[in-house]
Amino acid sequence: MKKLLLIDGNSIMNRAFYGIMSSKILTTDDGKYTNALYGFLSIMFKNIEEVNPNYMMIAFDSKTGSDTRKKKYEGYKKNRHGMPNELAEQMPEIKEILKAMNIEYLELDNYEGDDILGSTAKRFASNDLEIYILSGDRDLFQLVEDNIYIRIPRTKLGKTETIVYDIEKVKEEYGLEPKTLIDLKALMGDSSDEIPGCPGVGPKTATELLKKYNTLDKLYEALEDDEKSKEIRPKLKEKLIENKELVYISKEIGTIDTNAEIGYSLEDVEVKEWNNEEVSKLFKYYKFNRFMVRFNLEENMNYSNETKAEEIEKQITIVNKDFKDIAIKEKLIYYLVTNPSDNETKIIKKDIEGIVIYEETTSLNVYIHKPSMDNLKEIFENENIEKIGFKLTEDYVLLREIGIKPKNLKYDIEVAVYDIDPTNIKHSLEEISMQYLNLDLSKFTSEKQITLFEDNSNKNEIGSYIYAIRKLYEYSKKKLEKNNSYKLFNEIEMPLVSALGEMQYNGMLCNKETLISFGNELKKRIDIITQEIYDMAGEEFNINSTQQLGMILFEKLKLTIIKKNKRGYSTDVNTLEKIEKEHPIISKILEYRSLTKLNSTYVDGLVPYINKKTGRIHSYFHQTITATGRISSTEPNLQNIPTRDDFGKNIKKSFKPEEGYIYIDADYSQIELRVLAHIAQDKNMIKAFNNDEDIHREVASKVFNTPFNEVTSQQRSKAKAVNFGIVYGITSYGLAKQLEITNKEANEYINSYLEKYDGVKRFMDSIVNNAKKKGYVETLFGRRRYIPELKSNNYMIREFGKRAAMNTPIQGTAADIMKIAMNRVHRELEKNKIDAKIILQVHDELIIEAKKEEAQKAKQILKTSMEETIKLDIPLKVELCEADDWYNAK
DNA sequence: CGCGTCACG
DNA sequence: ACGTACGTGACGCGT
Repeated sequence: MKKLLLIDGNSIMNRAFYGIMSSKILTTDDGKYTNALYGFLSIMFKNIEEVNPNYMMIAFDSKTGSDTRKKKYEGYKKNRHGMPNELAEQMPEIKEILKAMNIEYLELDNYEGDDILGSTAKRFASNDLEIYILSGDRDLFQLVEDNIYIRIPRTKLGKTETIVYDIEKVKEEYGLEPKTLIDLKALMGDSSDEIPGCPGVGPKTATELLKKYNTLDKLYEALEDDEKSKEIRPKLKEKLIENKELVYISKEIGTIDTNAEIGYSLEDVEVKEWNNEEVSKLFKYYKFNRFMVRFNLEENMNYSNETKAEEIEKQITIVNKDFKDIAIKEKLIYYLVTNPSDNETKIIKKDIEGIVIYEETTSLNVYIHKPSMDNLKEIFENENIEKIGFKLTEDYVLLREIGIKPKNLKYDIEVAVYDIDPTNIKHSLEEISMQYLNLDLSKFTSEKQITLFEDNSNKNEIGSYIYAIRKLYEYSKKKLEKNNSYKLFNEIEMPLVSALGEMQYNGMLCNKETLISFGNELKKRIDIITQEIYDMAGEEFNINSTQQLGMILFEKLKLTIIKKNKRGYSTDVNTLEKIEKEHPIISKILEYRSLTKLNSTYVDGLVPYINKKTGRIHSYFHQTITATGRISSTEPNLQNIPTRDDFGKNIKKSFKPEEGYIYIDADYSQIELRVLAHIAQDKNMIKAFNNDEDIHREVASKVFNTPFNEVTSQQRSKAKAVNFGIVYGITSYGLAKQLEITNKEANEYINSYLEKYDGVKRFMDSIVNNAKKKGYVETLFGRRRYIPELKSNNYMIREFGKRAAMNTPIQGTAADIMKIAMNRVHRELEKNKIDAKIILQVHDELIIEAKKEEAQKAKQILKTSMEETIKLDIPLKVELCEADDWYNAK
């Protein structure tokens, strides 16, 4: 059951103001009162905790709130003096705090807070929503019905507790139905609001009368009939009749208006994330330290770096001890001190100088140590010690290179911070410390290389880094838990750290001679073709310069200008292909482009990366770069080696396994569409995959209303483009461009698709709406991506946000699945002691290098690990291929 | 260092 | 009226 928590802002502020006033005066440094703010927040937090609402809204009285009622009865709240200044000045401030917390509040001209609460409650009341109204005002009891509750805070012995009123509780206390309380008040009046009621009638009499006659109307009806009203004392009867008008006016002004136009939907008041930075700023200013602690906001505190420097320096004790004297029990919070290595055969060109260890004691004891191999090996290979640090993949490779195989890499802060926000472009410890701890590490850093502990000159530098790691560990862990992302981090991401480290350490064997001889062939052909182009152009120019090329093609040769860009004429493949028939130079240029691309990126680009010692290419595999959860590869990028182009594919011939070994290439078939079918719960798509049908043909058959067996290859390839488009967050423009058809035609395809696959349509609509509400989307495994673009004022940016919202759960879930599979393959190969290792991942493809004799076992592990990663509503299918080189692995 | 181009999924 | 397909990385040019 969803829950809506409504708060009577003025009432709670009042209560907080007077409640805390007596005990303690709270002020800011510049003398502002904060007691009502503090009290309001205390009460609110307590109620949020107890109710755990999905939606929240705070109502405030407007300045003109009582005007409507004053018009009806001029005595209404006549003598009520406005709130004291000390309280009044806190009103705008509470609103500012609510804004920072992204909690909606509302003030409506000519309405009091009660009316907003009543109108909201009645408007959203349903069997699917429990509504809780928090107020100190018992007048609100008239709103109680099934699923509408009033929560009244009460201070008892310094502790606030909350009394919840439902229908039964109201009856128990008043002996009347909630609705009848309006009539009760009409009769007895209300001195605090100066509602007159009937003179001479108090609570007791009024209750008696209503118990007997049920409603005001029936009471007055009875008064006209002597028989029916014979039990009413004559004097009372007289007063009631005499004051009938006053009683009815009282009823009118005592009735909460439940028909105010509130102008927002339930979705608008969904509980959102706080803007922690803003909230921290405000809490710090108001000195709400208890809240800072309670919500772990210390890290966002904006106190000066100097304070931190002092704090850190005070805490650091540098202790030079041997490893054997350091008590490392379950946790190793550490960082490796490195300096650039001059050994160019190293996979990562850094040497370990020492290790800094944080020890949990009363002070910050930092142990700096130039360790021996034995020391490091003992600790890092100990399964029982959890390793906690920053950029552990790099540490893994560095240690692996000196003969240590790290175990139990438990917590990598870089990965944690990525899982909190994968679009965060800050990656260094310095940047992250600045962002999350407001700690400027550069203040501690000296220019010189770190020389360990001989003279303690790097004490503060070393101390500040490990301090930052310790603090970020704490902060990020809490944040992950709060986001429900800790499981993803702990069970998918952290095991992957060693798997990726191992991949980099293993590398891919690459035959330099094969590559260079292919390069020589390329260079020859490039020379020839360059000359041909010069001849046709009638002059020599830099073909690589799009500007010079543009001049030649469009000014000298006067070819048709198809497209322009910021810097002049567009000369990309699509554009050139359109004018290919106008001049023979075009096809030569296209050929030149593809040859030079191969040569510069894939021959000259790769050769320097072949390690002199291992003969392998040890790319980095980054776990913290992409917005969707995929991994990326650099130095060099092995994830974009040519495969589509028949000639370009030859590059892959240089990648061959070691003698006696073989490549096994495993490829997920249609993983993104399968993921889409599952998360969109689209019946037609699920059926197609369960029947193991050719999905593009299947879609073609539906989109073009053609029997499955009669689908033409053109229809199939169009459908394939539609499928791609759907995954990307389709637009008619994009599809039209891809297929070179009109926008209108593209639109027809799309509409036809979405009609047939209505589950997909529903998914796309709801994912965008959800993203707008929550500010983020999630994968099946809880990987979160914030999409602030959805709030942009710029149409283009907003539209991009929508497409990202549609694409990310699909691409991201597929990425998660692959990560789980990799962990499993890594684990199973090791567990079964199979001589095979993962050497490459290309998003939906995994390549292992296996001993020939063990290839069958390895194959089986690959297949089952990948296919049984997770049980979806459709099967995951993996295609396997064995080959002697990468070229043939398909 | 931004841009255009092109390689991959 | 707007002007886009999603996610990456490397190279070369030219400011």
